[in-house]
Amino acid sequence: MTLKLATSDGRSLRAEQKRSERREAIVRAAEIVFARRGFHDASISDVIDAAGISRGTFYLYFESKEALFVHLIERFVSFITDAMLVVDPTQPEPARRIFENVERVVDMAFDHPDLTQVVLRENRGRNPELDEQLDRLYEFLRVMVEGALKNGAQNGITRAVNEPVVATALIGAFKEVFLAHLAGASLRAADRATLAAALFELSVRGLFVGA
Amino acid sequence: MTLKLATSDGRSLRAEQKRSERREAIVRAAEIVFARRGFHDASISDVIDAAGISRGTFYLYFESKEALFVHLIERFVSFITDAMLVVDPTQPEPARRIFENVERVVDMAFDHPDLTQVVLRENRGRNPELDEQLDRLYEFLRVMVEGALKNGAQNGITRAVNEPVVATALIGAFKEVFLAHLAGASLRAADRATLAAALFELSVRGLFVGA
Amino acid sequence: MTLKLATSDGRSLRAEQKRSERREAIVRAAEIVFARRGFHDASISDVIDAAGISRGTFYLYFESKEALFVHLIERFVSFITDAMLVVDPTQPEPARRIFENVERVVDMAFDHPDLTQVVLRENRGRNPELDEQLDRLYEFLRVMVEGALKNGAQNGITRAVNEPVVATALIGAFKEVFLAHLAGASLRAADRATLAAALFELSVRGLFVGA
Amino acid sequence: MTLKLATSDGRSLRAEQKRSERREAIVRAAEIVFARRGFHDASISDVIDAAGISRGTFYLYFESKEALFVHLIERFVSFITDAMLVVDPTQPEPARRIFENVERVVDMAFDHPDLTQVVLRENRGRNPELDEQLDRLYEFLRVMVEGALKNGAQNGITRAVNEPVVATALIGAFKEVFLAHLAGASLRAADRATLAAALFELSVRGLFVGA
DNA sequence: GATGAATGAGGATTCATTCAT
DNA sequence: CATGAATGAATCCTCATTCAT
Repeated sequence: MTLKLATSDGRSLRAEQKRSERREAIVRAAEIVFARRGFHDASISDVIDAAGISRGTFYLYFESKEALFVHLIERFVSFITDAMLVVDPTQPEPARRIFENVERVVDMAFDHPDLTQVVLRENRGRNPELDEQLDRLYEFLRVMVEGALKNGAQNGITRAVNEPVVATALIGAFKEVFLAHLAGASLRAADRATLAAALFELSVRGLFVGA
Repeated sequence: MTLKLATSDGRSLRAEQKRSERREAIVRAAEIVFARRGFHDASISDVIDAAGISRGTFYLYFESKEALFVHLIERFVSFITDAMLVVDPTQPEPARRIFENVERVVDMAFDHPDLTQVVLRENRGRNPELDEQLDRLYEFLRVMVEGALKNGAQNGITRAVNEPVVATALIGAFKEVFLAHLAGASLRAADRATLAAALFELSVRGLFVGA
Repeated sequence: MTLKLATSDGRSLRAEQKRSERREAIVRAAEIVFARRGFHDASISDVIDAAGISRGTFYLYFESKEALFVHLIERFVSFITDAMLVVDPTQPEPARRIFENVERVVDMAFDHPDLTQVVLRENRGRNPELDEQLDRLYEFLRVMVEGALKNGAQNGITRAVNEPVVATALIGAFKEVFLAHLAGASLRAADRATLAAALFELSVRGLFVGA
Repeated sequence: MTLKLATSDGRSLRAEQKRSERREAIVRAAEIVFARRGFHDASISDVIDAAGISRGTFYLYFESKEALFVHLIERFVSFITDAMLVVDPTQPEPARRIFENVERVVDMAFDHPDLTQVVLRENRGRNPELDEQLDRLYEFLRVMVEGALKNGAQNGITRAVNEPVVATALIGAFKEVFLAHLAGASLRAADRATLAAALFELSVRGLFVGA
C-alpha cells in the first residue's frame, strides 16, 4: 500500500500537471472566445472548439459554463489585487505612488485584454450564481478603493468625499475607459500612458481650473 | 352623441389614444421586466404576462423584441437630452450650472429607475442591430460630454484634458453609480442629493486636497 | 311591410351588385397574390392589402382562406368547361376539332394565367377540405378526357387505350407545360401556337416515326 | 475483444455505421411522414415522433427541415438516374429499350412510393432554397428527356418535335400518373405493367388510329 | 480519463380568425 | 356593412448538460 501510494503520488503528480495544463488551455480559449462573442452569446461548442477538446472533457474540468466564468473572475481578481498596492502615507510622494497604481491597473488591462474585457463587460441580471460572483468582485474593488480614499483623507492627502459613491464612480470610470479601448471603437488606438495620465488627472485633479 | 357624430376623427382619435395607451403599457411593463431580469434573459412571455396582453398583440405594437429595446433606448436618449443642457459660459456661476446639470441627470435616473437600469445595464455583443443602437447611444453621450469639456476649456472654466478619455471616464462614473444605486446593493439607500454632490465633487474638484 | 319589401328589393339590388363587385375584386386580388407567392405562402394580409379592404371585410365575403381557394377552383372549372367542347364524331375532320379543343384550353391558360397557375400549382396534402376540392377538379377533368377517349375509340378516331391512365397522363402533360410557361423558367417565352401544336402532336401522334 | 483492441477503427467504424443507420431511420420516417402530410404541413415534431428520436437529435443529422428535403430530392435523383438509361440507337430494337426505360422508371416509383410522392408532390413557391433544388431536379429531368428526343430524332427513331415542350409534357404525364397512383384515388389499384404499358403507348404511339 | 451522441426545455415569431365598435 | 385590434396555437431551432462506451 505504501508502494501504491508512492506510485500513485508519482502518477498523480504528472497527472495533476497535465490536468492543470489542460485546464489552463480551456481558460485561455475561453478568454478569447468570450472576449470575441461575449459570455452569453458564446456557446460551450465555441469554447471546446477553440480549446481542441471534446464536449464531455469540458465538464471534467469545469462544472458548468458559469463555473468557468467564476474562474475567470477569480483570475481577474488575482491580477488586479497584484496591481493595486496600498499606498503607504508615510512614504514620500504619495501622488506618485497613486499614479503608479493607476499605471499598474492600466498595465493589467493591456496585458490581459481578453480577460479584462470579458469580466468588465458582464453585468448582473442573467444568473443568480453569477450575479453573486460579480457582486463580490465589485464589492472587493469598492472596498479597496474606499480604503484608499479613507486612508488618503486621514493622512491629509485626499479630500474628504462620500467614499462609497466616489469609489463606485472611480471604478466605473476605469471600467468604461478600458471597455472603450478593448471592445469599443472610440479609444481603440489609445496607449497605456495616455489612458493612465487621463484617468489619473481626472481622478486627482478634477476638471476645474482653479480647483 | 352629437360629438361622436360630428367628426369621424372622434373614432380614430379615441382609437389612436387607446393604441398609444396600450403601447405605453407594454413599454412600462417591459421596463419593469427587463430591469428585473435583464433584456436578454427576459422573454417575450414575461413581457406580455406583465402587460396583460396576448402573444400576438405584442407584435402588433412592436416588430420584435429588439425593436422594443430600441424604443427604450430612444426613450432614454430623449430623457437624457432634456436633462443635459448646454452651459452658456457667458452666464455667471458656470459651476452652479454644471451642478444643476448633474442634478438633472441624477433626477432622470431617479425618475425613470427601471428604464435607466435597463439601458445602462445592457452591453454590446449579443445582437448586431442592438449593438449599433448602443454604440449610437454612447457615441451621443460622449459627443455631448466632449463638447462640454472643449467648451469649458475654451472659456477657461475647465482644465485642458484628453477629452475622449475623460468623457468616457465620466460616462462610466455616472453609469456605475446609477447602476449601483438601482440594481446593486451598495448604493441602494443613497438619495439624489448625495449622489449628485459626490459625482459633482469628483468630476470638477478631483480628489487631491491642494489640487 | 310590402313597401318595406319593395324598398328592400331596390336596396338589395344595388347592395347585391356592390357586394358582387367587391367579391370580384377580392378574387382578382387573390389570383394575383396567390400566383406570385403561392396559396399557402400568401397570407390573408397579402390578399386584403392587394384588394384594398380590411381584415374583417374579407370574412364577410369568404368564410375562410380555403373557401376563397375553392372559389378559384370553381372559377377555373367554369373556364375549362367552356374550353373543352365535346367533339361530335359525326362531324367531319375530327382531328381538327380536337386540335381546336387543345387550342381553346391553351387559350384559357394564356387568358387567365394567374388563375391557371394558382389552381394547377396546388397539390393535395395540406388541408382535407381543400384536398377534396382538388380531387373533384381532377376527377372532373379526368372524366371529361376519359369520355373523349372512349368516344374517340368507339367512333374509330382514336386507338383503344387504358383510359384512366392515359387521361391522367394527358392532364399531367398539359398541366406541366402550362406551369413551365406560367411559373417556371423553361417555357416562359413560348407562345400559344407553339404549345398547342406540340401538345397536340404528342397527344395524337406520339413520338414514333412510323407509328 | 482482441478485435476491439486491434483497431481504434473498430470503434469509429461501428459509430459511423450506427450514425448512418440512424440517419437512414430519420430519412425513412421523413418519407412516410411527408408522404402522408406533405412536406410543409408536416412538422419536425411529426418526423421525430415517427423516427423515435428527440428534437435535438434531428438537428444532429440534418441542419434544417429544408436540408432534409434536399436530401430526399438527391435520393430521388439518384434513383431516377439509375432508372433512365441512355438508349443506344445502334442497338437493335430501340422501341424495346425505350419501353424498358419506362418500366424501370415505373419500377422506381413503385419501389419508393413515399419518396416519389414526396418529391413529385412538392411545388415551387415556399422556400427559395428549396425552389432552387426543385428547379434543378426538373431541369435535370428535362435535359435527360430532351436529350433522348434529340437522339431519337437524329437516329430516325422518333419524329422531330418541339423538344422542350414535349419533354416537359412527358415529365408531367409520368408525374401525374404516379401521383394519381400513389397519392390520389383514381389509379390506386393500378399495377406496374399497366402503367408502364399505357405511358409507353401514349408517349410513342399517340392516340390516333392511323397515326 | 476522454469522448461525442442524445436530450428536451425554452424562445421568438406568424397568421387565420373573431368580435366589439 | 365595414373595420382592425386582439387572440393564441403552432413552428423551427439552440444549447447546456448527461452518460454509455
